[in-house]
Amino acid sequence: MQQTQAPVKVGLVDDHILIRDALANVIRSFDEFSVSIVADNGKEFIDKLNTGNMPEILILDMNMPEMDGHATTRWISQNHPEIKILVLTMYDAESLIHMIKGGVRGFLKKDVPPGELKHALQCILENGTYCSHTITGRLFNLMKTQGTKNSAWGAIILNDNEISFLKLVATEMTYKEIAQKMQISPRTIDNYRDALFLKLNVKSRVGLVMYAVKNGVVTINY
Amino acid sequence: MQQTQAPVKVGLVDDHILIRDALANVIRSFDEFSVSIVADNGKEFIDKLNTGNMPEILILDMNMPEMDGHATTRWISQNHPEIKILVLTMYDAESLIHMIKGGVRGFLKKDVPPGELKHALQCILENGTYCSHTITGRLFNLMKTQGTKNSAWGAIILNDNEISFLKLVATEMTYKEIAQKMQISPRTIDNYRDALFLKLNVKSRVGLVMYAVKNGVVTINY
DNA sequence: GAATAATTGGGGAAAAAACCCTTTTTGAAT
DNA sequence: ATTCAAAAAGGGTTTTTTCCCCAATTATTC
Repeated sequence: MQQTQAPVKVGLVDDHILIRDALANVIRSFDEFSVSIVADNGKEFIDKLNTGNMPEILILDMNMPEMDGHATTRWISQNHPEIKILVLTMYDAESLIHMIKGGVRGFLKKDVPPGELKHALQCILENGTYCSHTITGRLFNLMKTQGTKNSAWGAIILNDNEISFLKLVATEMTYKEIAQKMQISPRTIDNYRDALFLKLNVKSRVGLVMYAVKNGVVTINY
Repeated sequence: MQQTQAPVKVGLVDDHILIRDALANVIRSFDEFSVSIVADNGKEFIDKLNTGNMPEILILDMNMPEMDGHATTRWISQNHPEIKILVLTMYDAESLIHMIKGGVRGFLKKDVPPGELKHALQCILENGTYCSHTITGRLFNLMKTQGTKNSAWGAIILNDNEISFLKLVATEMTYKEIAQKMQISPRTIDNYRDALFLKLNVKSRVGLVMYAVKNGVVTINY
């Protein structure tokens, strides 16, 4: 059975020109897929979005300036939940679960070979999800090791307060100053911190900082 | 005057297949340059190196597994100092000076457009060095702001003690535990810390951790 | 509406981190 | 050998962090 339908439109959002163009070229070389939008960041993507170029699959970089991957994911799952999001990521850490909850359908490592890229796109179309072997492995490992520790099935889910707190933890502010900035009592900060110590299995502020860095809660601007 | 000589051989060391192939294709499109070696990491590069494919310019990624950019730089400037090293980097931070001291001739950001890549290669050949405008700016800024504060002309140079201390600072060990591990008195740890506070212009342990992360003193394993 | 759970806040204490200033040790230079 | 400077180590203090246990205030559920 030959593929005679119109190609599936794919969107690309990544601020690295080189990676983006390389991906675009690879995708354009597949008969079944075409590239309908290319953007530097989430904001630009949303601006360019219209009924003509609405992609069925969106390949999205997570760490971008302007409007980052998480914000973009949130916007898309609210406004266009039919778009299937495939995340371009170097992180195969716990934040995966956050992303899945946020509507992400799959993960690609940036050094994906063309063959697997095609496979990923097809999986997303057919099954609705895609996961590379390496990342599938991590996910299983996560479910296994985290076990029944917190929340539903052990995944580490941070709420908005904890995330904005974590961002501030990775600065030189004292907890008192963080409390002022967050407009809450220093005691509540204590509670946030202690809850995170438990959740993230760390014992000190440095542990929180390293978690935040490793999981992209704070972005490192080189 | 036409360019009729043999093309200048360029080596490529980067563990991201996509970026590496994209760069290779771009370089191959330039008449004056050819790609003579492509490798995943420093070790592979050294293994592949022979008199036939000896590159004049090496484009090198700094953060790789196996043998990373710094180790590779060191090996090259000892064994083949004639090879001009162009670093592919996202860091435009102070660690630049370390790299320059290590023999690096220039810096490229990963999202370099093809035109500038060509320009960079030509600059390296003609002047021996290359620096993108953005990074040149950072360097000037660095020299200006750091002024006459430390060392020769203000560059932040960390000695071995400070580097191994910084690595431990980014763990959940207390200073007392760090002192034990480093086999020195806790007071000396105080001295190290206070010296780094001054040098790096930070006020707390979190500041040290963030510096270590941003400058690759500690490596984040995703 | 009452019971229950989660979030927010408080007092106080022990440990760690940060900041003083001073002394000893070490290493390099003349 | 002596001098000089840097590195290492100490004593003591203040601030911050961490860790208790407990009370008030919201949400949630029955």
